[in-house]
Formats: sequence, structure tokens, C-alpha cells
Amino acid sequence: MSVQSVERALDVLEALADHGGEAGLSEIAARTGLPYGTIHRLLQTLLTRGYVRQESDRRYALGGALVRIGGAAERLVGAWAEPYLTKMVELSGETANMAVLEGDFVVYVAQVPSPRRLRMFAEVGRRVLPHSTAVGKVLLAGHPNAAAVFERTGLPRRTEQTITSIATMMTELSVVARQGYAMDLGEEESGVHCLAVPVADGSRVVAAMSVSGPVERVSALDRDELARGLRKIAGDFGAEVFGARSRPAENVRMRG
Amino acid sequence: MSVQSVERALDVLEALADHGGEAGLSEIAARTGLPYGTIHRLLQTLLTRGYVRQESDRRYALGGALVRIGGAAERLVGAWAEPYLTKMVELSGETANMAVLEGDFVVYVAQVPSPRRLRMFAEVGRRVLPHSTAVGKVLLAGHPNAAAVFERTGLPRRTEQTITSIATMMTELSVVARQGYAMDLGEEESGVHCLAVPVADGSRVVAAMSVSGPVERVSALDRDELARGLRKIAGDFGAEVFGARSRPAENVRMRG
DNA sequence: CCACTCTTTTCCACTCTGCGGAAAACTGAT
DNA sequence: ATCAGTTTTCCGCAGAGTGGAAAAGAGTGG
Repeated sequence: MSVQSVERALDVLEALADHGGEAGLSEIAARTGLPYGTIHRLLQTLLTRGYVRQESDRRYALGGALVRIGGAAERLVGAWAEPYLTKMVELSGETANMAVLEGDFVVYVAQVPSPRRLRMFAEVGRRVLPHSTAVGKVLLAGHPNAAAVFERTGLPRRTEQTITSIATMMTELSVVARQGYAMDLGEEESGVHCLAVPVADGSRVVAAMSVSGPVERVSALDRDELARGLRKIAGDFGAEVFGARSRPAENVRMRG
Repeated sequence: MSVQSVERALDVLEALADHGGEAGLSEIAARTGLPYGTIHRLLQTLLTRGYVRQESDRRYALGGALVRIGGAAERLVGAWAEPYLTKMVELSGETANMAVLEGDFVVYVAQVPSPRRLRMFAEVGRRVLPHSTAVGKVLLAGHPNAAAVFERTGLPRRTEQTITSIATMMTELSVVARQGYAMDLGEEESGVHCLAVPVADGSRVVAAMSVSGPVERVSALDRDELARGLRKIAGDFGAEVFGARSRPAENVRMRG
């Protein structure tokens, strides 16, 4: 049995979020179907706690307490990813990573290393330019400001394979957007191949997951089959973290 | 009259946030004083909506829905700052900006221009290196990884005044931390002075606010008095956005 | 300045939701 | 198997939360 008032308060917050972060009481009523008095009472409670603010025109907006508590939750995402990265290691035999965009850089936020003695390693916290990594290509494919990022950072050559032309890179990104995964064929590090897939919150790509290892081993894998498997795992992860949305859903209990 | 169940659900979320993002039910009980049954019922509601997750060891953690809704709130912070930046323009006569750290860069997220014909302008969205800006110094003063940032970015000379030595910069940052404001004395742009102060969420500096203008005008102002005034305004802003915390507080209604 | 319309806020009688203590179940250690 | 600590479930009850209606507020046009 759930707590109705809490469900309703979350409905109100999500109505605000869906309305660009700000709405009038009657707009919230339209989205939630709740009576004005009920909405008003819930909003007053959220107001006093800083989760909602009221503008000078009496409209309501999401509040600063959400920024703080959202930041606290964000710092946990890497830890949540580990069981899924473990599955990727099991599937491919290679080291699995998760990365996010931080400004113009790719930052590795989680990793599960391959059990093999010869393995790729990229320390968590490491930041690299996006152009020469598979995760970087995934994060920028479909990104409205991808060209601007490349204009700012340039595409410095890392290996003989590195793509150094913005035009070639934009073509590459449209391929990535179409096929749903990106490859790094020795572009960041000679002799290392990498395949990366998106982690999405709805239609927004919020992270990328990848597997990487020596070219001989990675190129021996069936690329499309590997991509399908990795996409499935990344999709499950995205659904677990972001999937619950205004409807009760069975939450997968993570097992150690 | 507030909604008790909603207050309690927020208490539970904040107890999790204060406990590193993750806690057992009895730890939440210790922090909130609520009965186990009550906490459990509230957690189940938050669980089904994705605002909380349960780990394999039955402990609870903040959930992905907070990441999403926190991000939605974060996109509004710049708009909230404008009335305070307006006050800073009124106080100083100069253009006022707010900036945040995004990776190794300073990004301007809000601005209110000076009414004068001769005025500073930095377009919202512009990203600059932190070493040669007052806001950058504020954001990195006291930051545990400040030296690492400078090692990555370097301190390229922008003007004759730019600080280009990491050692000198670290000394400068300790002065900034002590006096509570930073100056840019023509370091980013010749002939332009800038004074910046922190916006804090508790002890965390989350943004910086500044005023900047031609050296003749800015240096004619009483620096300490200006800093005091700007700190007061930035403090009010921080208190408004982040201040409400587990206790009902009068929320300042912003006026157009 | 007034009337109108739409929106937000307040009120209050009522009912059913949320409460919390106790019991049951679970988990890890011995 | 037992124990201790923790989490989950149950259920009678009372007061918290409800929602319709009225009051109040704000913006607009004449």
C-alpha cells in the first residue's frame, strides 16, 4: 500500500518538471487531475521545505532543495552501474567502463576490469577528449552542440587512426546515431579496440558504457551481436535508474 | 497547515542524503525519529516511483528519479539569480555575472548588464579558463582539486597581468579563501577589473557572482565595502535557493 | 474606475488514509 | 539451532487529508 499524499506530491513535482520547471496551479491541475485545494496544500508543504518556489506572478517552480538532493543522488550513479558493467565483462571478456560528458570532456565514472591478465585500464576520474573514444562518440552523437565541442577542443591526433577532421567526425557521429553504437578502432590507443553504447533517460543520452581490449580479441567478436548484448544491458540499467515514472513498477533488487 | 506525510517523506529522503546517499531503515529511524512501520511505508512509495532504491543488503539509497528532477531544477538556477544580479548592478553600477564550474572551465550562466554605455559583456554560455577570472578564483579557492585543474589547463597568459605560475596562483587562492572575495585586475582583459564572491550551499561553493567594468570605475569603488555588499546579496541568494532545510521558513517571494 | 474572467487561496464537514505498536519474518554471526 | 538486531507486515483507530464551494486576487478591456 502506498502513501497517497506522497504519490500526489511527486505527481505535482513531476508536473512542474514536465512543464519546463515552472507552472501555474491550474496547469498543474490539468496535468495531474487533482483538485485545486489539494494541489495548493501539497505545494505549500513543498514550498516550506524548499522543493518548490513561488514566482512573483504566483506561478510555482521547482526549488533549490531538488538541486541539492539531486546532486546527492547523482554521486551514486557510478556505484549503481557496476553490476551491469560486470555483465558486460562476462559477455565480452573485456574491461567495461561507464563515462559521462563533463563540459567538453569525457570522464570515466565507473569500471569493471576484465579478469584476463592482458586488459585495458582507464582509472575512474580520468578525463579525455571525446573525439578519439567510442564513449565520446556515443555521448556526442545526436548532441545539438557536437560541432561546437569539436571546434573548441580540436581533434588532436592520438594515433595513426585518429579522426582529425570535424567534417569526417560529424559523418561518423551520424553513423553512430543510426547504428546505435560507436567503435574506437585504435583511435585513442594503438592496438586497442572499443565498442560503446548509450545509457538513456528517455531520449536523453546521459552516459555511455563500453568494452575495450586488444584489437585481436575485440575484432574476433561478432560486432553486431556484441552491440546488441551491450545495448540490452545498458538499456536495463537506464530503465532501472530512470525507468520508474508516475507508475508503480517492480524495482529490480540488485544482487551482490 | 502542511501535509504531514509529505514532510515525513522529505525527512526520509534528506536522512538518506545526509547519510552519504544510502542507509538502513534503522539508521533512518535514528535520524528522523519516525517509527519503523511509518518509514517503511514511505520508503515503499518512494521506491515505486524511483526516488529511492533498495540495495541487495536491504539498505535503501537515493534513486534515479532524483537525478532527473534535480537536473530539471538545476536548469532554472540562472533565472533565479537575476534579481540578485540586478541588486549587484544597482550597488556597483557595473555588469553583474554568475558563473559555475563545468569540468575545468568557468561557464557564465546568468548576467545583468550595467545601464552605462561603456559596459562589460560576457555572453551567457561563454566558457573561460578559471585562472584569469575572479569568478574562477572564487570557485577554486578551497577546492580540493584546484592544483590538479591548473596542471591540466595550464595558466596561459591573457594580458600582462595574468598569473601564470601555479605556485603564485595557489597563494592567491588562499588569500581569496581568507578574505572571502577575489579580484581580477586586468588578468583576463586589459583595462577591466572584476570582483567576485561565492554562492554557497552550506559549506559547498556552488557558484560565483561578480561585478566587472573599466579599471577607472571599479578601482574608484571602496573594495572592502563593495565586497561586503556583494557577499550579502550572494548570501541572500544562497539562502533563498538552498536555505530551506528540514524546517519551515518564510520563502522570499521574488518581485518582478 | 468598474465589470468581467480566470486563477489562486481559504474554509470546513466528513471519511478513509496513514498511523504506530506489536508480531512475524529475515539476516548474519556464533 | 539459537540469538540479536533489523526489516517487514498487520490491523484497529483517529485525526490527517480531502475536495467542493466560497472568498480573494490579478489582469484586461471598456
